[in-house]
Amino acid sequence: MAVNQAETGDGRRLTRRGQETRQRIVAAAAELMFENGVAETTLEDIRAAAGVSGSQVYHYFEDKQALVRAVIDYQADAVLDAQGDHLDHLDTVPGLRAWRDFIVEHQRRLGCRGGCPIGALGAEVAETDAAARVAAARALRRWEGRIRDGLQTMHARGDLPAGTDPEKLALATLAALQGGLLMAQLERDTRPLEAALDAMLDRIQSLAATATPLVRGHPAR
Amino acid sequence: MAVNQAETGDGRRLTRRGQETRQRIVAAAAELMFENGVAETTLEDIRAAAGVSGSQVYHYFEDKQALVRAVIDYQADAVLDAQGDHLDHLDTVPGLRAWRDFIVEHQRRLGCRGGCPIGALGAEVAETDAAARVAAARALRRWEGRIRDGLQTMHARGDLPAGTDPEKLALATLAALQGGLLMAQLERDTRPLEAALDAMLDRIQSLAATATPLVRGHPAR
DNA sequence: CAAAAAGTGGGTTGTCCAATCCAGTTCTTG
DNA sequence: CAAGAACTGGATTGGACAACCCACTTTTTG
Repeated sequence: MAVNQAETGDGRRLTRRGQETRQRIVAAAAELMFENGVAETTLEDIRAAAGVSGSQVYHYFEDKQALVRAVIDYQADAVLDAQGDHLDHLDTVPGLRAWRDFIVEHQRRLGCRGGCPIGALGAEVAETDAAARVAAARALRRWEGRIRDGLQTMHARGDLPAGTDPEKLALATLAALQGGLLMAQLERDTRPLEAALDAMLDRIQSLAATATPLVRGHPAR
Repeated sequence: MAVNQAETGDGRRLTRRGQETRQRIVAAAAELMFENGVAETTLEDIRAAAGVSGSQVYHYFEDKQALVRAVIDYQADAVLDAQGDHLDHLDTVPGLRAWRDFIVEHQRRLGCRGGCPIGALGAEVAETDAAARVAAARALRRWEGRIRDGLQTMHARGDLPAGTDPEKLALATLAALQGGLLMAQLERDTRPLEAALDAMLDRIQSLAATATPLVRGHPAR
């Protein structure tokens, strides 16, 4: 509740217009920081891109760090949104493969630039701004939660062996994705991303092949 | 050859003393940039940490970007060095597990701070400095090459099924490692790193279990 | 509908830091 | 061992940018 109650940081409530302006600033900052990194993005760039002027940025944000934190929260929503329905269908191997294809295709369209909006941003500020690091970690946990939901459904359904730990597998899958995105960004090539996701999905598929079905057939006991 | 022929960038050769000074600057820069990131590390910090003064940094490096590139090359060597013998024994499952344990333990000792010296640095400058991005990509390829050597040995020995692609598997393993390191850095917890590496090694181990041995027994044909 | 709060636009300031300069010292080699 | 190149130390400069201020306008609310 009140998660998206837009405020200026000191708890003041904003009018509708103010919320829109604030949102425009965050969106502009998110895009610029994604393209050029935090350090290379000046508040003046953001001000111009958002179409607001002068002290506006400081009206809504304590300082640049506060804006960075807002951008991380914004990207957390944006990244999950962008994956749309795919995240609701990670409970079958074909669903997982479709998700993989979507991500790879998305990176290809971007020319492998920017990496992960959350991971890359988080890494840049991790050792400088503890609050931003925590915000990025929280964003990744939300993402991981969606993957975990799918794998846990498979597990509960008996599509994964009883001994498997869906939570650990979800964590590994997101890590593979993050590493694949990072390497794709550095090499400007989707191959590392494809290799990483394929290896994880092959692993999941081979686990699924050895599972004793619970739904049809008799439960393993 | 002449890979480590230390120069000041414009091709001038350095005396022994000059090489040492240059090396001290790079090492100091590497440490500071690992701890605080490139943007937060000033040339003055580096100068002081290296125990040299004034124009010294500019004597050896064209500008800050050139120093960053030298740091990436330095870290490429340092990271491979730090893994020592482990990289020579990635051709058996126990060897891979020992490597995994070493990396996890190393991160634990660091309190999960800093992430990967190559990956984190590369990500920070990827969209700003193409040469640095390429240097980081090259460093990762060297690393990946060492992993690939191990897996190719296993493959040639018949410990991996004929259908497997050791190169792709090596790429996936390094990606999982990179993503694990990134997430460990953000969460200040080795669990994501452990999950990522364990998943990849479990995958390799299960492939090994289904392989038709070539050395003993008759070759698959 | 008036008073107060919220929002706007632009100008200013002070700091930090990359990059340059130069005068002086220490190595190197013919 | 002398001449010149390599190296050192500190001081300076110029630009960029985060952060602040204030006069003015628009929106909200009692």
